[in-house]
Amino acid sequence: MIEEIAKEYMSLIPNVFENFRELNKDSTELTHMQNHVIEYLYMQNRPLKLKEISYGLHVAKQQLTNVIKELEAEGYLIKSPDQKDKRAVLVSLTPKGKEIQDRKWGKIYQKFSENINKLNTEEQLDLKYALHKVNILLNKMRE
Amino acid sequence: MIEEIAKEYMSLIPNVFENFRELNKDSTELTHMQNHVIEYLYMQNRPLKLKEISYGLHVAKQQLTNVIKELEAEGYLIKSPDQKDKRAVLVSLTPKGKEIQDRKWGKIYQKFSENINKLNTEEQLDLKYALHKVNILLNKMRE
DNA sequence: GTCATTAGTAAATAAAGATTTACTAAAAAT
DNA sequence: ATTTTTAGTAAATCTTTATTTACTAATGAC
Repeated sequence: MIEEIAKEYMSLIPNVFENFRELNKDSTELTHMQNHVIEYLYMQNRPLKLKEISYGLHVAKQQLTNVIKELEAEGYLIKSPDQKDKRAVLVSLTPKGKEIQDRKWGKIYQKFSENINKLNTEEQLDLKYALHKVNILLNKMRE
Repeated sequence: MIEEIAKEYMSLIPNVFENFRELNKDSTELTHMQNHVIEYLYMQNRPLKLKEISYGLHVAKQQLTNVIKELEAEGYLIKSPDQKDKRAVLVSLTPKGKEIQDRKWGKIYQKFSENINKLNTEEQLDLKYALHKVNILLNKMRE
């Protein structure tokens, strides 16, 4: 049983992944690493310490110092001191930083919405409930 | 209606994505680009022309020449002439190349299987059918 | 058959990413 | 109170990735 579920989950991955590769295709204004940082901040949706980014992205903190300095200089994010830990710095996206991600996710949204017309109404309804169920259960699994 | 489905789909992405980031965490033997190439060949599961990889990965073909030469030299893939187009070269994974991916996907599988115990039997069944449905419908949408 | 296009290669250069070592200052442990 | 850890910064170095230009040989269009 578990084996079957795991297999279904794994077939899901390439599908989602394909969409994601498109996402960063033509971002000329930022480097990959800058993109990753912004993406991560966007997904986590809260101010992060440099260390948390380092951990989440599997990138050395020394590397981030510069990346983040650049991003700050160009107005994509701001740093503010952490009140709880005076060694730490909290990084969060500015509207400009958020907007870049909004645009990218907008593209996924748009592409998806176009393709959904290949399904008939009944299938669309099925998809909606199936996706909803999957989301709920996957989130429960992560807790 | 379409809006609701798209939103559900988009909440799915970060979840799947998180797993994927782990995937390439500690691959010290290969560079990122080498990893991407092998990953792509593995997912497509057929011999690919250099140009197809270039297109699929959004990477200039000039870059791939070297990356692929390296990978070939180290035994991860082989090149063979395309019979239909004598300019082209078909690239495919060797067992050594496949194995590297098998190992990585094995980790996802394992991690997923562990977490699935957080769901009770009924939820597991629900997840199985929901995932199955989602896969079928998303594939239909891609056609 | 000629000419433009396409697949791949090659080499040089520039830019970005990764690693190492070392430092400061706050926090946590003893 | 002293020592050890931890968060972040800094600079040097090395590796990888990206870009530009140019070339060969097969293909496709005319």
